[in-house]
Amino acid sequence: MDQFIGKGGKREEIMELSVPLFAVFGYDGVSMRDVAAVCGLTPAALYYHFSHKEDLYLEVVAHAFREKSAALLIKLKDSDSPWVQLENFITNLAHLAAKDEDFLRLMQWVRLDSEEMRQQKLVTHVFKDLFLAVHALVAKLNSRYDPYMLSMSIIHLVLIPFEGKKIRKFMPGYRPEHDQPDVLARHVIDLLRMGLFEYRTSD
Amino acid sequence: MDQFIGKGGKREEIMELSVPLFAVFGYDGVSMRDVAAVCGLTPAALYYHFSHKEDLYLEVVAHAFREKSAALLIKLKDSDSPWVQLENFITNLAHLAAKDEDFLRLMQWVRLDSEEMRQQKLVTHVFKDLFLAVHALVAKLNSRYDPYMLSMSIIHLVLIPFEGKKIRKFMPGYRPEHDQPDVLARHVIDLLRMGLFEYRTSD
DNA sequence: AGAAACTAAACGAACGTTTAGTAAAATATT
DNA sequence: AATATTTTACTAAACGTTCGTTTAGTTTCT
Repeated sequence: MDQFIGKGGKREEIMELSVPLFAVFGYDGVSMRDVAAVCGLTPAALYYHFSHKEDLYLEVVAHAFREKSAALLIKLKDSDSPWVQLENFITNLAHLAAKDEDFLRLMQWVRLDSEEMRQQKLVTHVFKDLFLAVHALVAKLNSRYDPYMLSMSIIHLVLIPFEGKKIRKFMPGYRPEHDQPDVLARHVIDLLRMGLFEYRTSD
Repeated sequence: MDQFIGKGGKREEIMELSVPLFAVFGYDGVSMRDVAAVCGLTPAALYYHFSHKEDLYLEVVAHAFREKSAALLIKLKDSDSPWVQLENFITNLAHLAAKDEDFLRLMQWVRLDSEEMRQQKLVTHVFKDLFLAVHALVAKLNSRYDPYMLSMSIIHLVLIPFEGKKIRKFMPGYRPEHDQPDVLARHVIDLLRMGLFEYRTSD
């Protein structure tokens, strides 16, 4: 009865077990022996399921990203106003970033990938849908800004603080609450709504 | 007459030649044989100047960062108003990021470093001064936001788009002008000043 | 019996690093 | 001023380890 997930099931198991490895140590920092060890297998067994190390890595990253970005996209309902949609998206993204450190670190490794072909493949398959959704959203919100640059700014404002979590701890002025997704989401939303000057739109 | 720079001069030469290597391929992606090759030396010769690979790497990164962040800090004059200072800082930072790709990529590698001791050493020696300067600046500018979070947001808004330059090219809506430092600086300054809504403080 | 999912062992290549030796320059001694 | 000595800045070769990967054989399940 498992004829459809029998082979793929094992592949997925290997992929899920190696996500934390690649997330922490990167492609060059993880050996096939490392992957085999966390899977309870021999290195040679991996070559039954994947043809090369790069094959395994590509599928691991794509798998991790498909999962997460799909979860974000289904929450982008058209029912609310664009501004409420954006607020919700920022909050959701902040919670995802706070919860799933592996996802964030994999993104960083992809951004640093020195093999352009591999990088392009990963990026277009993985980020494009999410970026397009934000792009369409901000285009409805404000016509003064370039929607491309504004989308980038918003995504970065939310994600990067969590990427640099370990680093931020050493910086002067750090307080533990800066790691809470709701606190960061609030900060980003306020900054986007009002900018730096004290005009205050409400309250 | 070269008794003071005789040894250090050669060390610096090696360091400067290996910056592009470590920037592109990272610590694990560069071998001592690679470094030796670009320096026109034998691998063993490197161990005359540096005791370990990690020693070399640490000094390379610290050296590259000291140079760049010092150049940014001396431009932060107290003569102007805080807002003008911030505008200038954003523009300077954007130009630095656009010009020096190695600097940006080294920063990314540091953020991904899995060895906490090494990471902390690099971060505190390198980023702290710059961050402190921005922190003091935004604290004078606006009391509504947490100065720590606001400093982070500003630095990220400027630097990260250039970090992701290769990736952004594959995203829908990209135009070459998005890579121009003045265009990005203008975008960030406007976003910070006015936020998303159409209040317009001045034309 | 036959396909599926492995293991044990080994391949050559590349890795960080060490050892032993050398040519040249600086320093000290006569 | 000429010679001996030390220090500097390396090279050639190799050390043991780890790497990605392969081969040949074995267990497990249908």
